[in-house]
Amino acid sequence: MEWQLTPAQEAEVERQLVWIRRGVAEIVPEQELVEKIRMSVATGKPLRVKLGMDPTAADIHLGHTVVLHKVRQFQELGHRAHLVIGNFTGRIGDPTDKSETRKQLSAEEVAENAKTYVRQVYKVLDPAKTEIVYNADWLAPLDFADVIRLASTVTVARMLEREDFTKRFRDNRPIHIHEFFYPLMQAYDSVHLETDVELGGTDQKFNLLMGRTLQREFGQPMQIAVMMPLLEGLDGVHKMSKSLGNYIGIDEAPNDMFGKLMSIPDSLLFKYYDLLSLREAADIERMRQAVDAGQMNPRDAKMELAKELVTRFLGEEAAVEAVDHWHKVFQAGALPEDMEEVTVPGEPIWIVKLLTDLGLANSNSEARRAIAEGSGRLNGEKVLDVDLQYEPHDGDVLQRGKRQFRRLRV
RNA sequence: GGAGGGGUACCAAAGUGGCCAAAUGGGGCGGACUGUAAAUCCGUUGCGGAAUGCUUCGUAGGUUCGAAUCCUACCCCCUCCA
Repeated sequence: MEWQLTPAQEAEVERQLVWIRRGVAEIVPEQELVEKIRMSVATGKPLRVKLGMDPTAADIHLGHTVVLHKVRQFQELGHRAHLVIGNFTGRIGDPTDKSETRKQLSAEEVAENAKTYVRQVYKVLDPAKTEIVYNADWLAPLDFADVIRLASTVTVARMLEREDFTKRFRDNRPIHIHEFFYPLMQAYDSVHLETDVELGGTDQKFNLLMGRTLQREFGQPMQIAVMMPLLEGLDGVHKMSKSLGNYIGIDEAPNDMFGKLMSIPDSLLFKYYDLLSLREAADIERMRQAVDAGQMNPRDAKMELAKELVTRFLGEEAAVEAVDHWHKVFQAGALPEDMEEVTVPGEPIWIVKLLTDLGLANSNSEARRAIAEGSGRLNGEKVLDVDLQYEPHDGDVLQRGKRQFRRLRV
């Protein structure tokens, strides 16, 4: 279908495309997106944009925000966003990128996680422009005949095209039937919401395309898949995820967020900039060149980024303090000012047990080892005596390694 | 339903009667060097106030002075056949 647009409308289409394309990894199929935008501009009808999130983990991290920011941009362009909370799908567990079956969550866990999600999502999305929906509302009422109908639209061979299924099948690892339903359910979300554009990470490609298949099956126009690159976590290798423990949560304490950002590998620095920073693209490019040319210490570029993100998520004041804290503690080697405080009895206690009790070690054996390795410190002094009986004084600082501190209160 | 292969620590993978709390690699933790980066090197990686102690090699029993290793039953995974 061709739309005759005025020059002003053509310009608007172009403006939107520039925004939408920024930072994306892939748009499938790109030409259809252009047509949809043209249609939207011509008719004044906003596109229906969908992002699904499974409340499998309770906290949103920077990895999630990449795609959330893209949703935000669509909102800013006047389109309509549906945030689908997968309170039904979450109970199945998306097998994407998992080497094995994911455990199924209870309804209570999912509900609890969803609540936290919504609150955190609003740090990125505009609450006024966000429509939050729960997929159990339409998935739960489906009866077995409906489910069979969904299942009959896809062949096993097609399902096995998905990379993780292929891999598991090849490696003789189990694939459960219910896992096949995950893509179908996600696709059905799009049918139900009559989605025009679905967002997701590149790892979601199969699921996003399944939405197209199913929409066609239901006689609807097919959605466009807009995929964002995956953000690697602190280890610099694996995608940021809670289960891998390499994530930066947007709800974290300012010092932690700042510190974690400072510790990302240099190789990731500009990817983080590209996907998370709101700076002008040209600005980032200039910095990249300065670092490459050796005119700028990567550390300083990293600090700029850390400052920007802490400011965005936790406020300017928090950011200023975090910078200050970082300088003192890590550059000057001082003790942090506000560390976790714990109240302990004033009687002598075995140092190993104290370390364990305060959560600085997982077991007495581990605490004992830590001390033997010379990573235990009391008020900055190395403690090497494993049998030390120590009488706590108010204000003493117990430390394990470079980063874990506890201030003792008697 | 039939035949065969397999289940070892966070992961991968050795070990097939004592020398095994279990090689090796990865990961984690800690240390050195730095910029809380990378690379590299070193230590450590079940519990235990530590003992010739306790628990751990899918689960439960059994044989044995002694079992991850042998036997029995069960559970689970995979392959081929139906």
